[in-house]
Amino acid sequence: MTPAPDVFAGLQVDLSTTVDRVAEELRRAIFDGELESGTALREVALAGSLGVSRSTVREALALLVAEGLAVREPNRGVSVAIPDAEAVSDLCHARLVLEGAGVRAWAQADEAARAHVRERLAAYTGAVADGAGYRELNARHLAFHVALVELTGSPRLVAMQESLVRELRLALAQVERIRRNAHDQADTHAELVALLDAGRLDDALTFLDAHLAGAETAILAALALGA
Amino acid sequence: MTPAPDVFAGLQVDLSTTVDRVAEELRRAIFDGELESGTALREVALAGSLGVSRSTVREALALLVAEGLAVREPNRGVSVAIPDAEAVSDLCHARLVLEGAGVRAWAQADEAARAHVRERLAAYTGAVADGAGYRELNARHLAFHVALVELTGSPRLVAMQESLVRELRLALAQVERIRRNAHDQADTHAELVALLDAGRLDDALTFLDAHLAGAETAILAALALGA
DNA sequence: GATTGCCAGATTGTCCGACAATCCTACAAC
DNA sequence: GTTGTAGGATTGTCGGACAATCTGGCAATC
Repeated sequence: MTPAPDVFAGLQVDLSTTVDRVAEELRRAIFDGELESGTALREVALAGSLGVSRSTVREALALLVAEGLAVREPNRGVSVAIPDAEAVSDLCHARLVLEGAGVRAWAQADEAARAHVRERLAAYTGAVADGAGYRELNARHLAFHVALVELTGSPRLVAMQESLVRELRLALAQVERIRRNAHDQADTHAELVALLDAGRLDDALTFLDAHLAGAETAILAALALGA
Repeated sequence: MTPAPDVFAGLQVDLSTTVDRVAEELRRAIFDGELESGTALREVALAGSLGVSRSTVREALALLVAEGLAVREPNRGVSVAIPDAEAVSDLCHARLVLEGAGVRAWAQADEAARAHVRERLAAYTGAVADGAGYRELNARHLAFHVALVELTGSPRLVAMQESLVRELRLALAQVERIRRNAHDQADTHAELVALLDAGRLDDALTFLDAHLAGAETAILAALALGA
């Protein structure tokens, strides 16, 4: 065995397959609002547009379906998922469970995880201060909430949260296709972290509960407007 | 539009595709221990054995990978996932979060959900009394724990729990391949439900915590023996 | 008029065959 | 002991093919 030199850290090569890149492009198009929810994703058309084979498109579509970003109706094809009120409500409910677990774990959490939460908060507030676009704000905002779940130290819980956030981004894309409200909630999140730093976990939990409930009603209202 | 007669309730037809059936067969083989963890799932070999095309096998394998039952190494193929100690620990940690949320929701839960928990418990204890095989006991046992998460009323949390349970079944299959310990924990679970019925939620939570911690150490010990 | 039967087009589900790129192993060469 | 090379095995991707199914329209029927 080679005596493992650490000199090669930081080196990496793109191992992504064509299927991955197709799936990533579809995700981007969905999140950017280019693909309205409900749009039928025809295999031959996509294969033609993207310059890849139908088999490749099919595998990519299977990925999206597994992620919940698209739904497959047997013998009828795949279409971009339509986030209804019930789905949004469920998403926020599930988020409260996962993020609540992260908040509860604040004290026992790894110091690196706590630092990461603060970093994500700073990145979010910084983006707000810089007047970033609503897409970047969304990304920073949701990244912060993922960092909360990372406090649990559980890869699987984090993966679940990322899945929830993906679906939420789909819903947000539909909302923002109508009206682009660059919601500035940076102060709210700073307050949450302040509560955590002060060790007031119970207050932080109720605060998070209220925050998510507010987000739910806001999204539902926006969705109702669009429908 | 036809005046929608409800006469056709209870009618259903199998819409499953070949890919679904292949995936289901692979799952069965994994859970039944026929496919040891780490086994390479070669596409051509599977296609030949199952009498289907390689494309179909590839799609089925993609499903298993998405479920976490198998892992894909780029350009190297798919193999049955190997549940290491870290994974088992994480699984139990994540389960505590989800099932804990269910227990916390006991009071506000739908009465049907509470009844379902009791049903699953009865099915489990009944299976124990009938001297059922260890596979059926596992299924009943884990079904009970899924019912706990159903108390939250959140389809997404339930889906996550089912995903965790699938991975756990994989780990259990490896353990039981070595020594078939038909663990009778029916009494423990009955006690948990008794605490819930008595409204002692905090006690139920600590009880669940201890139960899952015990399960974790038991599985880890069995895994260590096998390795 | 509402229902049914039928037909053509579009799309999916599945199969087959092919080929380059990559990986693995072994073995030769330095 | 490292490097180079050759061969076989496997994956990743492609293109074409075909039956089964869905969709919509239109004729036939009661």
